[in-house]
Amino acid sequence: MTARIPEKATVDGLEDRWNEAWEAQGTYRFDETKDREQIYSIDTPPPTVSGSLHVGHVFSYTHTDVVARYQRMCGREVFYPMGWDDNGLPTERRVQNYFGVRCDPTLPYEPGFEPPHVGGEGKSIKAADQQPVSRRNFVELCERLTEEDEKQFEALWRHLGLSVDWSRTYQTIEPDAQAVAQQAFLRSLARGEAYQAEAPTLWDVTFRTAVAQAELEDRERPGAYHRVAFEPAADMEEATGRYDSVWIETTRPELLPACVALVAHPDDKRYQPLFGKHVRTPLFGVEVPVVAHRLASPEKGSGIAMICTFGDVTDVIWWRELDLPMRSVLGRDGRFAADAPAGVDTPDAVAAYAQLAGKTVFSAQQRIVEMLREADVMEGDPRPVSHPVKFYEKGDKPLEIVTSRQWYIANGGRDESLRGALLERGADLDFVPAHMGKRYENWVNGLTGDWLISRQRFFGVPIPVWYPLDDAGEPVWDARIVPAEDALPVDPSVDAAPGFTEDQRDQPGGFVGEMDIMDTWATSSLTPQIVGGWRTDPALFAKVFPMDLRPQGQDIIRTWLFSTVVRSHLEHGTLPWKHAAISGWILDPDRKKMSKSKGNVVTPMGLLETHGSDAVRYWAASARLGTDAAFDEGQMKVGRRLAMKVLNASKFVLGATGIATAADASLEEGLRATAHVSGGVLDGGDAPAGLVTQPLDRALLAGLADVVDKAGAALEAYDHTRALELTESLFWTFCDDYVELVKTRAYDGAAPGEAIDPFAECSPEAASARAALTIALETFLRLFAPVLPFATEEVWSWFRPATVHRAPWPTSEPLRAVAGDAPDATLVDAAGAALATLRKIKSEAKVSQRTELVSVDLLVPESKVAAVFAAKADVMAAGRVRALQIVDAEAALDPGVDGEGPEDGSGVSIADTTVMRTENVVFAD
RNA sequence: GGGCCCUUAGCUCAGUUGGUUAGAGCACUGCGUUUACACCGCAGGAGUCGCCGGUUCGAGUCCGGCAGGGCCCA
Repeated sequence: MTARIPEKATVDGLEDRWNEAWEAQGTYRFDETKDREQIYSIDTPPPTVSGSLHVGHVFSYTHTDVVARYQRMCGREVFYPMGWDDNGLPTERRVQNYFGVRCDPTLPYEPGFEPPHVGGEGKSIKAADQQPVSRRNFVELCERLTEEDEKQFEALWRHLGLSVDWSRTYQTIEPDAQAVAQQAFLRSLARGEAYQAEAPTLWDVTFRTAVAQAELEDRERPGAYHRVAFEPAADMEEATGRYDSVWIETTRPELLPACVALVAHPDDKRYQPLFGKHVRTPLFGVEVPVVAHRLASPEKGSGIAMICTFGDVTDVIWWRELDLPMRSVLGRDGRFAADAPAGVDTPDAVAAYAQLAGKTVFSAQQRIVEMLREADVMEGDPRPVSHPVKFYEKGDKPLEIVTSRQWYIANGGRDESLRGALLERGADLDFVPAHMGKRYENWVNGLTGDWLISRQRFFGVPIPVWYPLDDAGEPVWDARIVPAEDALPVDPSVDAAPGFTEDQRDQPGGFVGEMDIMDTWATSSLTPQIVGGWRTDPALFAKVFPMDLRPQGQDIIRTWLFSTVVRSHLEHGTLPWKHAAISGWILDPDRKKMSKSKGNVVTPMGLLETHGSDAVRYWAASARLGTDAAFDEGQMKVGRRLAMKVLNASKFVLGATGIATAADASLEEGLRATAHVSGGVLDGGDAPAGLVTQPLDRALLAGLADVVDKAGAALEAYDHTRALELTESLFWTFCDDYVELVKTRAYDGAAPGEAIDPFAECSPEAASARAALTIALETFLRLFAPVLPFATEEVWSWFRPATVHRAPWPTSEPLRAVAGDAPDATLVDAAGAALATLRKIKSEAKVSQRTELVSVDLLVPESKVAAVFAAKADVMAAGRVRALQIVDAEAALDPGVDGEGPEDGSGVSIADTTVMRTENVVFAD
C-alpha cells in the first residue's frame, strides 16, 4: 500500500500536479447560472504579449489572485478571465525584428508567405534590411508570433497559480474584441463623442503615426539657444523711430522658415512698444507680427520668442489662440518638405529654403546655422542647455507636430461639463489605496485636448468607416459611410462599403476605406465589455457589469484606468467597476525601478522554479497595495519556509491525532477519522460538549477565532498583507509553542513511531488536544489558501474533501463554540513564555533542550500566575521538568514568603517582576 | 513650478482612534542530530523613530516648517 501522506514533504513539484487537477476538476470555472449578487467580477489587465513578463507582473497579478481566491472562498462566484493585449505597435515592432519584415500597405497579399528569418529575438533589424510585405501578410505574422507568446504567458500564469478561468481567455485583436471596439466607436460617433478633425498633431517620425497625450513623456535632452536677429519692418521703424534688430533666442533655428510671429508677455515693458508691429525673418524675409500672450516667459532667453508651425505644443496654443497663419515645413517622415511654405516666396527666400528641402531636422539645423552665420544675423556661439523634450513613450526620436486628419473621442479635455462628470466618476471609485485617486484627478485636470485614437499603423482594430468619392475622385469626408452593428467586425481596407461593390473602390463616384486603425487603448479601454459579453451575451453582461474590481499598476491610471472610465461613462453612464486595486512598483535593491535596460531583470519562470510558486506569492502578498516593494529573494525564502512548515506541521497534526493512520489507507477513511477526532465540527456539526476541555486548547481556538475575524475584516478592506501577517504570526506560535506544549499530551502515551488509531479510546486530555490541533490546522489551511494555494491544497487533499479553494472562508463562530465560555486567549502566550524561560536556562547553560530539569522555581508575574498554573502539566512535559514550583514573582521578593529567599543565592537583586525568570534550577545529570 | 507618497534596527517592513520599557522577519553570533520539519529548532545583541519648532499631562503617531528620496503633471 502506498501512503497517501508523503514520508518526506516537499513543496517542489506541487505546481504541475495541482494545476492539472484544478484544470481537470474545473475548480476555477465560472458558473454562469449564478445571480448577480453571488458574483464577484474582475477586470484583469491584459498584459502586452509582445513584451516579456517580469517580476512586477508576478507581483501585481498575485495581489489580484489573492483577492479572487478570498472572494471565491467567501462563496462568491468569481468571474476572472485573462486576456492578452496583442494589438498595437509593440507587437508590430517585435514582428519586424523577429521575422525581418515591415508592412507596406501598397503591396498585394502573398499567400503562403514565409518570412526571411525567424527568431531575431532582442536584436533590432534596420529598416533597409526588412523585407516589405502586404498588410495582410504582416498581420498574419503578428498573429503567428502573439500566439506563441500567449502560450508562454499562460504557462507562466498557471505555474504561478492564478485562479483564472482559462476557458474565457481573450485577445484584444480577436474578432469579438474588434467588434466591441468598433461598435463602441460607432455609438460614440452617432452620439457625437467621436469625431474627425484636421489639426496639429503630435507625430512620431520613426513610426509615422500620431500619438495621444497619454503616451507622451518628457525627456531631458541637450539643446542650444541660438541668438538670431529679426529686422524691423517699416511699421515698426516708424512707430519706434529706431532701426535696431529684435533678438530672439531659439533652440530650433531650423524652423525659421515656419516662423509666423514673435511673441512676448503682455506685461513685458521691453516689448510692449512692438506689439502689433512687424519684423522680417532672417534669410527668408517674411514679414511677421509681434504679438502678446501670457504664456511667453519674460525670463526665458531674451524674453521674446518666435512662433513656428510647429515647434512644440505651446506653438500650437499660440497659433490657435492668436489666429496665426499656417506655414508648415515638416513632413510625416520628419524631413523638410520639398516646397517652401506659403509666404516664403521671394526668389532669395525660395533659394534659401531649397537648401533645407529634404533634410532631416538634425541636418537642416546644421545647415541653417551655417547660413545664419554667413548672413551675419546670429550672435555668438549657440549656448548649450538641457531642456525637457516630448517623446512618444515607445519612441526614440523627439516628437514633431504635423497637421493631419485624425479621429478623436471626447474625454473632457475640451469640455468642462464632461470633465466635471469624469472627475465625479473618479471620486466615486473606491481606489485602494485611496490616495491613488489623486493621480486620476490630477490627470483629468491636466488634459489639454480630446483623446486622439487614430493611428497610421497596421496591426490593430480598423476604424470602421468609408468615404464616398466625388466625381473627381476626392473623398467627401463629411459623408462618411458606416457599417451596421451586426456586420462587425469590418476592415474598410478589405471590405467594400455598404451599398458599393469592391470594384468601386478608389474609383470616382465610388468609395475609399479608412486606412487608420485605432490606438490599442481604444480597444483595451473596453475590456469589461469584451469579457462581459456586451455585444454577444447581454444576460452575462448584466451579471458581471459594472465589475467589482479593476486591479492594475499605478503607471497606467492615466491611460487604461482613465480611458476605461471614459468609455463606460459615455456608453453606460456608470463607473465600469466599484474598486480599483493599485499595485506598486518592484524596486531593485538600490531602490531603482527594475527595468530591462538596467540589466537587473530576473525571469519570472526562473524565480518560480528556484523558490517555488507559493514562496514567490508569499513575497508578493507581503507588500500592501500601492506600496512599492523591494525585490527580495530573502522574503521568498521565508515564504518557502512557511510553505514547508505548513506541510510539516500538518504531517505532525495528522500523525499525532491518528488521522494519518486512517488517511493513508484512503481519503474516505481519513475523512471519517477527521470527523471523529474533531467531533464533526469541521463538517458543520455543533460542538459536542466536553470535546475541547483543556484551558490551553480552548485558549488556542479563542485566539484563532480572533485572527479569523481580523483577517477576514482585513481582506474585506483589500488589506491582504495584514491578513497574512496575523495568520502567519499565530501560525508560528502554534508551531513553536502550542504544538510543543501539547505534543506529549496528544500522543497519549504512544511510543515513538507507533501508529495511532484515531478511533481508539484515549484520555479526555488527549482528545481535547487532538480536536484542537485538527480544528486549528484546518482553519490555518483555509486562511493561508489564497496566498499559498499549492501547499494548502496538498495538505487539504490528505484529509479533507474536494478542494480547499472552494472551501468556505473560516468564520469565528464555530471556533468560539468549541472554545467554550470565556476562554482566556492569553493563556497560550503565558504558557509559551513559561516554556521560553525554561528553554533559555538550557540555552544559556549550553545544554540540549532535551535535558531534564529535576526541579525549578518559575517566578511568574502576578497577572500570569493563573494562566501558567492552568497549563502546568503541558509546560512541565514540554520543558522536561520533574518538579515545577510556580511562584508569584512579586511575592517572591518578600523574604517572609518562604523565609529564606532563593536557595542558590541568585536573583535577589533582580527586582523586575514583569518578566518570567527561574530560580533554584537543578539539571539532571 | 504644482500634486501625491515615503524617511522607524545593518536590510525589508509593521506600528490601529496620541498612552507602560517602539515590534517582526531577514542577516549576524552562540547553542542543539528533540520520534512534523536541518528547506529545522532554541537563545542572544542591536534603534536619538530624517531634522527643527508647536499642540498636549504625554508625540513614532496630530499641526507647521526644513532636508533627503521616489512617482506623476507642467
